Amino acid sequence: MSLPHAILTALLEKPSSGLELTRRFDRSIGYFWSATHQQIYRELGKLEEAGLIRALSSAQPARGRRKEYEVLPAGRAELTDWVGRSEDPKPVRDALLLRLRAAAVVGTEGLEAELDRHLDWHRGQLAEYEDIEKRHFPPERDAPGDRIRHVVLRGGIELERFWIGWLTQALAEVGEPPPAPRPR
Amino acid sequence: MSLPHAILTALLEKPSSGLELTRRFDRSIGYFWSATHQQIYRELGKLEEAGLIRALSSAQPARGRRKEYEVLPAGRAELTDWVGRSEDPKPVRDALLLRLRAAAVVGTEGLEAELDRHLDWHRGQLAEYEDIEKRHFPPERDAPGDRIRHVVLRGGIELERFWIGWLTQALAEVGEPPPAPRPR
DNA sequence: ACCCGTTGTGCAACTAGTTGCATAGCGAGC
DNA sequence: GCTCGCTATGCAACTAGTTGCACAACGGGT
Repeated sequence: MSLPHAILTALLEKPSSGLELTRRFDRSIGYFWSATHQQIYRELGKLEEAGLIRALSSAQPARGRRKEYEVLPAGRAELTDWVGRSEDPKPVRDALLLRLRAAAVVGTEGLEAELDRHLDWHRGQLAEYEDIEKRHFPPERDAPGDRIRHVVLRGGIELERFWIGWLTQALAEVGEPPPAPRPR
Repeated sequence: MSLPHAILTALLEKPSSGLELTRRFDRSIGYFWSATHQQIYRELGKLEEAGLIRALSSAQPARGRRKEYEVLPAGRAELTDWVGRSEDPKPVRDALLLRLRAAAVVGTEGLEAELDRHLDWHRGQLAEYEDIEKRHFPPERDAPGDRIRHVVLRGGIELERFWIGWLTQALAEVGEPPPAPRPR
């Protein structure tokens, strides 16, 4: 149940249309909570119906017509409330760790390429985050809200570093031939 | 599409009934790919129908009767194939990072407790993994398949360490009062 | 003989996310 | 003034995962 809150957050930062939101999800918010345009349009409809946001200006709502939304006080209240709510951590589901576990049973054939691919991807992602950090958070300049945003970004950065480190270890095990059998 | 492969892996390690699988998912495999008993029973049905696994022995299949499954050659082949297949990394969805981002906009009220709770949980998980490591992977004793399994476990361990480190940082930002306004 | 808790399997209905496609409006090029 | 491509919104059908509950078998205990 986080998508509506992701959208409220994005809309508070800047009122937007569905497509704009989609694009912003592809960059910033989507790094931590991705969503397709479909999900976003549907959720915008629900949020509007629930009275948490409203469409701005443009009189005739028509199909191909751009619609901007802004957050209503009720929406802000809901988001504020949600921030303090407690929610159990969702169970982990990581396909790559699972795959490696399967490889422990049926052999690692073909796995190296996949690990390489992921390593590349995470390196790319890390570079992107570090770039954002350089541009948005130069040293010693964080305003109150920015300090929090900076922590979030550091989370992303450290997560990518974790993956890079782990994938490197995993590749060492997978790439390497099995150890010579010990004399018995 | 990883659940069937998780089940195949588990069944290759040891033929089991649905409930047994459920319990094993709660311990080992489920650390990386969790599943409820519902999902498991449904998937077992599909896998059997697809001819990848089969029920052992017990003649009359009846409702409240225990059914053990084992993997057929086709199932092993499918799993072997899957290990080498490439799959795009699934988009990240992390509620906690999102929540902190929302807090940057509407304030961090009530968030500290939640971060504490998560910190506790991750510390517990880390302790559990470290315990497993001690019991299952004593130094210098890894058989071929075990080396891979050990890498997977180390992934879990390092991931928990990442969260613990990050949550500690986040708590420092959230707990601390906002910095005194600089003189202007 | 019967009840009762535990073990084990399963259906049904729901929520969230994905994929593929339809369709309206809008401006530029010819 | 018509067509084409881009922007923008949206429906419908599907897949995966969750939740709540039903019900059969089995092994005591009384």
